[in-house]
Amino acid sequence: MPPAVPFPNCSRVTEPALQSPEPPYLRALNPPQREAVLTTEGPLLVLAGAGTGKTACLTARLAHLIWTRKAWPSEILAVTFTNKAAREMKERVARALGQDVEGMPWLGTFHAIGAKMLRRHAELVGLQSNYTILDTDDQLRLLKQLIQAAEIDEKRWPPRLLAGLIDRWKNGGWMPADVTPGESEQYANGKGQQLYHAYQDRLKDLNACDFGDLLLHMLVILKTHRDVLEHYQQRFKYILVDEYQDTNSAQYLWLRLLAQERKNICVVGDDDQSIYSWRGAEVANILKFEKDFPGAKVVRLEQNYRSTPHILAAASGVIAHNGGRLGKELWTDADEGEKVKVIGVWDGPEEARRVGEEIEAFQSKGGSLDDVAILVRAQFQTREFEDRFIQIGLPYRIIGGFRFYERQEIRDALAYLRVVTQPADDLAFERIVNTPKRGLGDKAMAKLHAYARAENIPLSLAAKRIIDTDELTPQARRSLGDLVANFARWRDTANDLPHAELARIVLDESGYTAMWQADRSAEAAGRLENLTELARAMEEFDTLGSFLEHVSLVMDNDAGEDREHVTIMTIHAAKGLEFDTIFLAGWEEGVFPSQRSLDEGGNKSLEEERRLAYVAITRARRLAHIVHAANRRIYGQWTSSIPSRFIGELPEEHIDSETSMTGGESLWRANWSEQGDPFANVARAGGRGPGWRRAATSGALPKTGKVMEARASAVSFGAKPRTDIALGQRIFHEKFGYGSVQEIEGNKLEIEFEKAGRKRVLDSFVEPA
DNA sequence: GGGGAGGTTCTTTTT
DNA sequence: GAACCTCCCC
Repeated sequence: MPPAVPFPNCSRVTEPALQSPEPPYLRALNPPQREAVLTTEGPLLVLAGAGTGKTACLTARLAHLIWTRKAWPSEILAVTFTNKAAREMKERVARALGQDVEGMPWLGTFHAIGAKMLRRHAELVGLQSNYTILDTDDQLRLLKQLIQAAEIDEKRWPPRLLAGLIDRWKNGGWMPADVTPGESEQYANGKGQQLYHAYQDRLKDLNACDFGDLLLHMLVILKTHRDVLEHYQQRFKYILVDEYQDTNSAQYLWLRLLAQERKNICVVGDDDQSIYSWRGAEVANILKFEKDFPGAKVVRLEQNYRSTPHILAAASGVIAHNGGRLGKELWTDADEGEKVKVIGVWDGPEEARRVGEEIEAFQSKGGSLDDVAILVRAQFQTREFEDRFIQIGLPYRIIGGFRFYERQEIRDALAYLRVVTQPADDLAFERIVNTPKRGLGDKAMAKLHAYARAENIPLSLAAKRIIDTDELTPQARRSLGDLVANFARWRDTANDLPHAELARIVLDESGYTAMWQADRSAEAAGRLENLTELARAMEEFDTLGSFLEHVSLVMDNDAGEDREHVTIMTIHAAKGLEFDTIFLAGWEEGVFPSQRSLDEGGNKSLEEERRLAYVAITRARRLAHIVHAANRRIYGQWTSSIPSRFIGELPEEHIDSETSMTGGESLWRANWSEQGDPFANVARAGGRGPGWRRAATSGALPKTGKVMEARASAVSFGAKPRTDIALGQRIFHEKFGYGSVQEIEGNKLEIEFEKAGRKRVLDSFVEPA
């Protein structure tokens, strides 16, 4: 019988302390978990290994704070890494307390919380509280414009690069003025800082923020406005941070400011599961927590409730190769179970075939497909499985790819609504001005832009004025006039109509729906469905503004649970999840660990890849399979590869190896040993950079182990350097005619053509003359 | 202003 | 290999 509800906004408040010495949320906890819950005062670091009941513990802690009346729900700041985690936590706290937790306004992601705070203080950074949150797409288009305006060659200096840098700077908590010359140098010979500055100015004009700004603006406000800082310091009696190893510097600075006063900050995380450094996460944050918050207590959760001993031992064996860990020793009292299966196959298609067979066998023994997941390092690996599973009719679902709000039709629809609510939103206006086609192409837009710039007004206002001039061609003028009139009408009705209704009207009258109805491509029907779904989703929100924020910040495409299916996803996406049976595919050097990661980040990246391996293995409850293929087609080229070094790091006594190659393992091994110097071809094969040589010379590649004798080998026989082409040779190219080879770089040739001049071409396009 | 042909580039991804 | 982008031609 649950005790009386202690929820503060409930009228029948009883004295919880007298009720029961053992509230229900504590009952299922082990001693360290209990300690993590009961240590409410002062800084606390909870090191929670994979599968150690972290969420249960966090939930109990929240429940405890509320139950014992140490804080009202509105006085707790609880930050999670994803919206999904936030949602889950809300539900679980509600369940623990037996009541809805509407009263937890400050439970959410950093970004959602930042956005909420910023709405209140927007004017302090020159924004209005109804600012727009830009997605990556808008952001790139904006940067592109600025790059063009600065007359920078966008081929040499792609907008993506600048976006990445700005993102990094924002993650680090840097305003434009804080960008060091060295950093600024990273883009267009030192123009990085200047462009960052221009970008921020432009955002202000547009009354817009990118994701990074949600954190950065609030950080600036907290730093420069004592009263605001003190307000929040007072308000948040307790601070709770999940996945602390994934926080970036800006978030860290935030927390430090907010926790300064009361110091009741509890962070939970696992340094071994830090896999997001590429997007600004600083493992250092968790490693130095005890220094940052003197007197911090550390609690380790090490009892694993998820996996078998073999699986745990395999994962521990791999992660033990990393240095600088805080150190945890996971243990379990579960039954031994089966060893981890390491399976070698000939190539990618066979990998998919083999995994398919294993899954069918599992299914015929009564297993449910919902309990099976295939985890891959990179998205491209999912294709092979998709092809195969379609062929054999095995239900599957691929997680990842586009989220709902990233789809073209959703962005278009939202752009219409944005222009209705925010006429100054130039990015949205540009997006839809000629979608559907209205005969307003580059020429008309160039004139409109020029006009807007000259008058220093937003595009939609410029449009309204320019149609009274004779700047545009009559056709463009009429077309733009219609659009302007439409928007005026929609704005008029906006306040009188439910916004879902408004959305339907706008999409209809603009011709947008008709555009997809006329489209006979395969996706068109799905897009129309998505639009309907969008309007339906809007009905749940009070204001259009709150809906727009929801969409850009929170919404994900959890297409409702359908029938049983196998899940295919990246390891990153699998973090925090668990499955009875998992298949870890593509454990080959170059794929996993990813070649690019090694080339760019050296040993630091290798360790992150290893943490990824650790995360991958620990997703399994009962059965883990690790698969590696000897050959794989990468970027359309057949590439042969050796098993991942991580396979060599698995403790022998916890794995079963087998290879399905004809002639067995020995033949396979012999096959690769014959290659002689395995790196002889590597440099010329293209795409195999310094990482390979580093790996070979540093001895980082595995030398021992059953299948390890294969030795390093990365012969790319699809693009093997052509033996029939040499420097200085005369060749023929279909399009450019005759020429002579000046340089050979992998499969690219630099050729001095007799008629066409000097050009770089792919060797597959030329033949000896 | 739109369609077609070449050339280029391929991680991880939440907010 | 394939998606994406740009450029060029109609």
